[in-house]
Amino acid sequence: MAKEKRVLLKDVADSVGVSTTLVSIVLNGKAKQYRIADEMVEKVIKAAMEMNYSPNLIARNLRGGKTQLIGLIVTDISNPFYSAIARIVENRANELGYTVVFSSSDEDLDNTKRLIDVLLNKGVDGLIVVPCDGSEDLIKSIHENNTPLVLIDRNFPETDISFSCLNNYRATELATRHLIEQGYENIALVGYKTGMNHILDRIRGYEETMKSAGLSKYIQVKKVNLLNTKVEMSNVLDVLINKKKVDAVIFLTNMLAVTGLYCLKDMHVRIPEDIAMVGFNRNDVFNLFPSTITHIRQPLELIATQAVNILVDKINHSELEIKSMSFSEPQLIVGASTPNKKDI
Amino acid sequence: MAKEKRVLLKDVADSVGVSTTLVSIVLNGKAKQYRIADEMVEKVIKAAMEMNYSPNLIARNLRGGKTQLIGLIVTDISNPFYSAIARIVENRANELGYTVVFSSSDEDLDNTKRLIDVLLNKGVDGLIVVPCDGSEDLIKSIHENNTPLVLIDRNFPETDISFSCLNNYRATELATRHLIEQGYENIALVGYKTGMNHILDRIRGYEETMKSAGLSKYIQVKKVNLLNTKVEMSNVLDVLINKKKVDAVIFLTNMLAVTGLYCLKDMHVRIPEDIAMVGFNRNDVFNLFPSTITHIRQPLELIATQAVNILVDKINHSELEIKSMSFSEPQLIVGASTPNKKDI
DNA sequence: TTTTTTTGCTTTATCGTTTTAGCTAAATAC
DNA sequence: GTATTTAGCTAAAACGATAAAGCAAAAAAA
Repeated sequence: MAKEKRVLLKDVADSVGVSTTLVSIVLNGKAKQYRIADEMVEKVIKAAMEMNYSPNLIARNLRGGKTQLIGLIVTDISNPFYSAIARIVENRANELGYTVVFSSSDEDLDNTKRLIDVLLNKGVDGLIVVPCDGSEDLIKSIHENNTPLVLIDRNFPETDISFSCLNNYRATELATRHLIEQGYENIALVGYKTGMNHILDRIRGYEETMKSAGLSKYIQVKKVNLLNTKVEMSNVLDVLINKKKVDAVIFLTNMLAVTGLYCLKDMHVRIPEDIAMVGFNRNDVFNLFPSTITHIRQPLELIATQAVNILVDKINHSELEIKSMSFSEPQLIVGASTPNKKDI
Repeated sequence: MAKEKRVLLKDVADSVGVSTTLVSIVLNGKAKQYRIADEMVEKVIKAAMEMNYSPNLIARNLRGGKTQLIGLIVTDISNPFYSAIARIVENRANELGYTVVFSSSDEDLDNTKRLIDVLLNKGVDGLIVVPCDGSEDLIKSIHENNTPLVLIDRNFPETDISFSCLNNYRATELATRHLIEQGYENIALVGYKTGMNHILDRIRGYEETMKSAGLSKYIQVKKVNLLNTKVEMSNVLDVLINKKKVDAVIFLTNMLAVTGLYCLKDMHVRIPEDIAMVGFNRNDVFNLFPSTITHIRQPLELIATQAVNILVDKINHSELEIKSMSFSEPQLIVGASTPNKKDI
């Protein structure tokens, strides 16, 4: 099977009997600007269509310096949260004529550095990055190098790097307020150890809402380790439930909520009879569990679409150094895990 | 912050005071072949390192070289099964010096066609594809065009296109035999409508195992539609349980199993008291449900790694037209959803 | 000493586009 | 009737690398 030769600009040009330049001009819609005769434009377009010509992007990109490639660095593409984002990024990018290259950093700084290097080397036109703990300087240096860059899910508020993420403060504010309104008071929070802003904001949202409701004395923020999550979670929950006698728990991520559910099940703690809970992000688990789980929903569609929009805008106007900030509003999905306390 | 200009071959050449050709030769490890002096080789390499040179892949590719880019087309990257595969593909590809570009076909032929076109246009060195229903001719034409290509998860047995997938026949054979050994007889199967080989093989595995156990009369294959799954699933399960009085159900995909669980929960059908079930692939849900679910585990790591290995081999030896077939063996994970029938 | 071979490098062409500058013939102005 | 403008197109350069062919100087052979 011989490799079918691709139809080149030259082939179209030869078939019409004109120069490649003319064909290029016509197909790029610059006929008017170069005052090409109307009949000629028609002839060329017809020939190109008939021969099924499509430009070699590599050649085009070599000339123009653009690849129409977007690099997406998440912490782990196999994490459903990030694969959902990836899908939306892909869709929006395709709409805008881009293709997505992805990589997983595993929350590791060195990996992130290496991956960014590789992607820039491949000539991506811009990057969408979920930055990991400690990557602020690295990300800043990339940004200062004028590489179009947008952070997603997490951000560095002290820098002028554009981002698209959840209004994290509002998320836990919503969750905490809901619990308080349902009559809970001894409400604890389970997060994980990190200096990243998205988690800190969520913690602030909880703390400040508790304070302003006069529940300061109940504020309890527990942080589990991301590695040994299951064991640590068991210990934390044991303390919260058996020693601190908490009413309700808010889990700061989907993974923490799911792990929490596993542990509670093992501990034979019933939801909501023994404890109320609020999770983060949707998960099949939340609906299958004996009682559906109240949770914070992130508008992924909006977050991811905005990230691409901002990035492509940056790519097309690299001369402007604008910081775009997109905070998407969270939604509280009320399930059976947070009934009014007097109904239990 | 001015954009740092990329270091070009010419820059390195100028700094050493030689031609670009020489630098290219040296950096491509062809110094011996072109009998370049050893000291010169050293000087050039040192300069390239110091200047942090890395070749422009677009230019290299245009010249006929390679992009070190692999295209991955799955049906939906946000499907956890495929995002898990994507992650492993990414890891293995990175190990071999490749970067992955991904796209989702949504099980649609036209999308697949378009995506393949786009990816080839971007100059990917090869493709890993989850083919959709009806894509055989398209895929064959790509293959015959000498584009390195490997199918994953599904395959076309009648063609000489390489693939890496599960031994699907064995999967349902395992599941069916397990149920029979546990004392079940009236065992039904729920799949979905498709002409794709992986599902047909799974159906065959079930049917033939039932036959050889003398249970032909119980063979029941139900097919739900992929679009209106939930409603159809409810109807199908209603018929199977209330009319056909089945003992056990095997669900042919993860999605079907999860949907099945939702429906059974809504119908207040208990597992395993009212019906036994076997699912496909791991899912958080399987462990959180009141009783853990027996399921077929696919060795994703192996399947995905093999796909990359085969592809890269093809890329490096495009002159050889070898059909590589990798069937990975399924594993049966026994949970509480299939107890011995006399123990219920 | 002269010719041949080998060494070590460079020049030039090429990949398929886009862009810049330029060229010819017709139309208009003077 | 000559000069200038305009319309309609083309030739050539460029993007950054690689591959083929070529060429001078040094070394070896005659």
